[in-house]
Amino acid sequence: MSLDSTKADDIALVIEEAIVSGELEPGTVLRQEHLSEQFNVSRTPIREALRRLAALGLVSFVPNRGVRVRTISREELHEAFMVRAELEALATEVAAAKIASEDLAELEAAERHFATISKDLRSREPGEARRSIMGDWVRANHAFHDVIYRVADLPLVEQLAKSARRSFSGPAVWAPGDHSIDDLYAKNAEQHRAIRQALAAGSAEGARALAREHVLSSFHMLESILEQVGGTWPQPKRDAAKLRA
Amino acid sequence: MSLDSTKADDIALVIEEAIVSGELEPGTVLRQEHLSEQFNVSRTPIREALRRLAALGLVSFVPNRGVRVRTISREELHEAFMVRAELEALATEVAAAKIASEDLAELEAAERHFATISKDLRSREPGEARRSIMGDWVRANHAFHDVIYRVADLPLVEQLAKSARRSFSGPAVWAPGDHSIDDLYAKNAEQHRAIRQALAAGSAEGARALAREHVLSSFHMLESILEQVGGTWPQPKRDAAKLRA
DNA sequence: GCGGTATATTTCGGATCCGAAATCAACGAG
DNA sequence: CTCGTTGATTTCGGATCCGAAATATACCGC
Repeated sequence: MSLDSTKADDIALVIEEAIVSGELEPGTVLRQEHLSEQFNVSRTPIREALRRLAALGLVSFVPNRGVRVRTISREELHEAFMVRAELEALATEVAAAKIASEDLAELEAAERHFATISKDLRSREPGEARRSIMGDWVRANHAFHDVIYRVADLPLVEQLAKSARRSFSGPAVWAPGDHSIDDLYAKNAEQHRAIRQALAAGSAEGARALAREHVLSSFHMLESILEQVGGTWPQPKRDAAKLRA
Repeated sequence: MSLDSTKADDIALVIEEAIVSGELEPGTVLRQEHLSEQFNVSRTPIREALRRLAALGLVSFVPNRGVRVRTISREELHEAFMVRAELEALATEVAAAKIASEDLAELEAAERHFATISKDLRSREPGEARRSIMGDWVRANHAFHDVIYRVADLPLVEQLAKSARRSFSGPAVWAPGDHSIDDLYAKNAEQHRAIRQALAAGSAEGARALAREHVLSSFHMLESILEQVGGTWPQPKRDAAKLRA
């Protein structure tokens, strides 16, 4: 496909994107032959791509049976957020010592953009009207944090943290059925502001603590949403029988 | 090989072990055909194993050129230890709330075992006499921490932390040429004791802070060793030319 | 009808084969 | 002598093929 990359890599990225975007629901069985004709390649690069995804933990691999998109339990989700909280705290602490005025400007822009979308979001009625911009909201959120990662310049931390934030299927679940969590959207935006100001003040310890709390509060926000919707989340394991446990 | 596992998985584990043990030095080029005749299989499972290792970050993959055992820079090593420090701190904090008396007993046994080996180590002259028990020392150290992981019961944290501690080639580099870091061995053992006591006291915050400092001080210990030996560590990239940068 | 066995079908893991990219070697022009 | 070009060799990525494992279906005795 593109210059210098194998089909296996390209395909792995496409499938990965499909998984994290929620297009492929957790529990879905991935058949090698189906994928091979879908991408117009043989099964060889498909298998290599699936190996990669398995190593990344995005799919579970059962010898001689097949692969399934990983379902995530409440405990695993919690753990992923705890890990992200620690890593984000570390990155933010390190960023505090390195951040330049241009970075702060960029961070503020990202913060404003996120605040705007959050406001827009709260002004809409729950349902499809919200769901349609949920993707933008998630992206704007990530954009803010990505500035910090770039400044911190810790590739491993960034990689692991992003992997942790991929562990649940993004935008699909962030849109609840009523207004009950509107204030949490607002809170999120406020936290971004606080983090930026701590960075601007050069307070490494303060920025660190704020970043940690921010991620953990995001988890509680997500948790309350999922409790409401009620089990969008252990996922009934459709056709789990086909791949007997 | 063993019941229910593919050759690709088995081979990946063998190669992984060879890498983390230092048997395969960083920079080594891995040829598919060579490995295939070494394991008496075709290149297909070899490639899948290499994909897995690439996803885990143990080897670097360059399309159409080959794979090399990952060399790790000083910055990357530092980052790996920072990540481990955060994750270990988290696991230890969580463990503080869950730990039972049996666990404390086991932890104390692991601590004593480690202290014994450390003492033995310090009583020996640098060189082969030390190098021969360095593996035991590393294993005893890991054993102590593994008790904490088990108690914390955070599989993802455990997996990531262990992956981070694999990022440099274990026992091979921990043995310096003189007595200059003997006190650091002792310090390490003391820190284990402090962590255990904090856990026994039920102090989550204290245990957390101690665990973090412990890992970071291990890094400084390693750093001083490597500075001495002088460049055991960026690894001259032997036959780097063959795989031109 | 019901449970268990035998057979067919699906799907996977691994081996072999082939074209393409990259490296290496010989060569020749400046 | 150096540098770029061209052809041979190595090594890789991907396609195809085959045997084995697992699942689904058909059959048969009870």
